[in-house]
Amino acid sequence: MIDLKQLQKDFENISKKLKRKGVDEALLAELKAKFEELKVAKTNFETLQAAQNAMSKEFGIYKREGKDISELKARVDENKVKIAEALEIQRQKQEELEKIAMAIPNIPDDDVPDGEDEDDNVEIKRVLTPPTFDFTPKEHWELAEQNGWIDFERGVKLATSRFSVAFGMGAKLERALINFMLDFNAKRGFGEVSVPEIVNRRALEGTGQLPKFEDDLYKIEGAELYLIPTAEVPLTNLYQDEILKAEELPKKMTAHTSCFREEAGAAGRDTRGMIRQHQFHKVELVTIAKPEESDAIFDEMVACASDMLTALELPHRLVTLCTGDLGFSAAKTVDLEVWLPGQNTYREISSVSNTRDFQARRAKIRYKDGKKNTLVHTLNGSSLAVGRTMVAIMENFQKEDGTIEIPKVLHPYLGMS
RNA sequence: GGAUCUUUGGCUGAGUUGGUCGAAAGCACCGGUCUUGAAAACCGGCGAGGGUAACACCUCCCUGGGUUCGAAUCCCAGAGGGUCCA
Repeated sequence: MIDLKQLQKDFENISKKLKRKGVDEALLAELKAKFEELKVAKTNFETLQAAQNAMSKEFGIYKREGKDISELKARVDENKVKIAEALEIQRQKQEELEKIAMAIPNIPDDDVPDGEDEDDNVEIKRVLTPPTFDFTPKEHWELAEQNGWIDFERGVKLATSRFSVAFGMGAKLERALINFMLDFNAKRGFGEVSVPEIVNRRALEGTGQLPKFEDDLYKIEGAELYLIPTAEVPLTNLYQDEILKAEELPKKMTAHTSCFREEAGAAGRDTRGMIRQHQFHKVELVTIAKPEESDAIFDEMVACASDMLTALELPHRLVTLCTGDLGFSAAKTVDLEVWLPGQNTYREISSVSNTRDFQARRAKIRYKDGKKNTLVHTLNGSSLAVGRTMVAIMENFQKEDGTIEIPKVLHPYLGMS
C-alpha cells in the first residue's frame, strides 16, 4: 500500500510518479479525499467517545456517593445513539478507503524506464555466450520426451493441462537442482527456511496478491486458504505484524517450495512443454531489510541469481523491467532471462524485486530504529525457477543424438564424479 | 470427532464479586550515579497504532459479536495451545 500521508502532503509528485504506472490521477484524488473524510469521521467519533468515557467515570462516582443518576443516565443514553451513528460512518469511510488503496500499485523507482510492455524492458548486460551447434538444436519438450525425463500426457491424466510428471534422471535432476540452489544461496548468507505452501488471506494481502489478483490463485474450497503462487508470500509474511530489532536485520532467507498458479490470463501461451505450468518448484530468496540497505541487498540478490546461472554454465542476460511490465508490488525489478537455443531466444528464469515499504506497510513489518518504529523494506527474487532451469539445461547441454550432458556443478548432487 | 482447561505488554506473570487497569511484579532493554573500565548496587525510563507543535484525547489484554452508563474481567461464536477420551 502506498503511504497515504505522503499522498496527502505531496499529491502532485506522487500522482506524477504513479501516472507512469497508469494510475488515473482522478482515482488518486478520490483516495486523498477519502483519507481526509476518514480523518474527520474519526475525530468526530473520538470526541463523542471521550465524552462517553468521561460520563461513565462520573457515573461510578455518583453511584459510590449515592447521588441521583437519572439525569446523567439520560444524557449518556442520548450520546450512545450518536456514537453508534458516528462509528458506522467511520466504518464506511474506512471500507471505501481500503477498497481503493489496496488496489493501487507501488510507486516505481525513478530509474525504472518508461514503457508499455516487455518489449520496452532495458537490457543491462549479457553473461556467457550462447553455445553454437552444428545441428539444429531441439526444443526442450522433444528432448524431455526422448530422454524419458518428463511425461506431459500423464500429468494431464492425473490433474489437467499444464501439469507434468518427471521420471528417472528428470526427477533426480530436479532434486539435485533444488539442493544445489539452496546450498548456493546459503553460501551467500541466505538462511534456509521450510514454510507452509498453503496460506490465509491475510498473508496474500500482505504481499499484494490479494485483493486484486484472486483469479491467479488456487483457493481451497470452503476455507479462506490458498495455495501459494510463490514462497515470497510465506517468507515475507513470516514477520507480519512484528517489530524487529535493528540488529536482526537484514533477514536473508531462502526456501524451496512448490508454487501454484491458475494462469488464468495465459490461455494459448506456452501451451507446450514446462515453461508455464500450474505447479512448479522454485527456490526463492526473500530479504527483510532496513531502508538504507535495500539497494545494496537488491544488487546482492541479482548477483546471487546471476552467479548461480553462471555456475550452471547457462548463458543469460539481465533486464530492467519497464513501468508497463513491472509487477503490482514492485518499485523496481530486474529479470534474469536464460538463453534457450531450441527457441532461439532469452526466457525469464528469475525475477528480483525491491518492494521498498509497500508490502511492509500492508503486512505491518517494522523494526525499532533507535526510539521509533520504522517500516522495513522487503525484497524477493527467484534463485531459481527449477522447471525452467531444467529446460535451460536440456536445451543448452543437448548433443546431436539428443542426449544431455549434466553441468559440472551438479555432478556431486547426482553421484557423478 | 467428544470432554475439559487455557490465550494478558519483548519474555515470565498478577489481575475473573465489572469502574480508580493500558494493566502489579520480576527479567530483559535504555539512560544516569558510582568505577581506571566492567560487574554489582542505587535512581530514572521503558508496549503498539492513531492524533497533536507539544499535550489532551481515541483504539488495542487471541478474533468477532453481545450484555452494561462502564468489560482484560460477564455471555455467545470462532481460532490457537494443553490435558483426557475416542
